[in-house]
Amino acid sequence: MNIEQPAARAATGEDMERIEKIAVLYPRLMRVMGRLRTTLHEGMDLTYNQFKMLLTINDRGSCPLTALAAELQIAMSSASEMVEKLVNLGLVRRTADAESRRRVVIQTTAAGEALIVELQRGIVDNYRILLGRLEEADQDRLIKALETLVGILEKLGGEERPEVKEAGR
Amino acid sequence: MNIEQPAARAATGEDMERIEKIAVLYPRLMRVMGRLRTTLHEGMDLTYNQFKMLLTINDRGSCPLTALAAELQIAMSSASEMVEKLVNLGLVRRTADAESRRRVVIQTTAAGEALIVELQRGIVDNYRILLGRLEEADQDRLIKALETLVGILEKLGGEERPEVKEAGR
DNA sequence: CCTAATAATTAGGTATCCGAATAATTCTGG
DNA sequence: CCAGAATTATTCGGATACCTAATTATTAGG
Repeated sequence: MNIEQPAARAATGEDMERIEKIAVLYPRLMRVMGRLRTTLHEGMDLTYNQFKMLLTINDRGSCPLTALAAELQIAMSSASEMVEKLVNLGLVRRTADAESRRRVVIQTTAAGEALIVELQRGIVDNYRILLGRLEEADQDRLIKALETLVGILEKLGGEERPEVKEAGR
Repeated sequence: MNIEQPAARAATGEDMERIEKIAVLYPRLMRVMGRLRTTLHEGMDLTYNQFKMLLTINDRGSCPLTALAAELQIAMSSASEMVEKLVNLGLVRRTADAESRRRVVIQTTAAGEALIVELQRGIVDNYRILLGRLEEADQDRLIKALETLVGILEKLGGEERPEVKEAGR
């Protein structure tokens, strides 16, 4: 969990404010993660966002549009358009909600589910290839670092942000 | 309105294979980082991508379009369009290269540099606010994890990928 | 020179996104 | 009960950010 840091040479390191370190590291992480993402999803027929939407619909089982928009943090109109696309691709089905006719129920079709399975397999394969380029020790350090980071960042940027309203900016 | 959790994203226990753990953690990290990004850059006049482009130009000092496109890993045409926008905003200058007239030299204007300074300050302030929400111990763990992760991932996704050939998508 | 290759731009297209306007439906307070 | 408010979804116009292909300059190589 810890990176060896001899107290002696820590001068620059320790002196640097936390905030500075983060300001340097965060963009670098964003950058490299973005690149890895394209690697991971390469060869996919769906765009990354379409895949995300499809996955979300599948996870929910069945849901109204509102839920999707909230979950993905996009405008209803955007969600509607994306669903429309997935419907045209035959991956998703829209039906009227029995409870309330102004709501639609959105769910994956069999084809959609099959595609998810297939794409997931491809993604996992890509993860495996990438991971395989690392030594075992690095693999473990990577996982630990990921766990730590996700744990801490999710406290900050949480699953769903509550009312950010007018944060005074 | 029951959201049935299929236990998919449940645990990252000891028994899980590395690959599985990563397959779960990576998307979660992508997700939360995306959200934090919008928080960090909120209130900015430039879009995130415009800012990235401006920063890149500034870092380079002065460079041809080709270099920008390569650095940002986008098509020349996209780079050209974005530069055009920044020029219109008065943040960037395009001049003919003395060496070769088919090349253009791109550099930030004084206004561009001033804006960078201003925006950077805002971003750092936002980092500070976010970081302030964490306990000291978590702040340190966060930094260590970031350092580890960046170190390892940059081995994988490298600063600049050589010849990916089949990258476009 | 005339053709290759290089550098940049323009044109046409797609995918996301947004906010505002619209439409349909349900809820609610008299 | 019913008019207006609220909810849910869609459509529309507009912007950004990409891409590929075509076009325009310019330079380099035979």
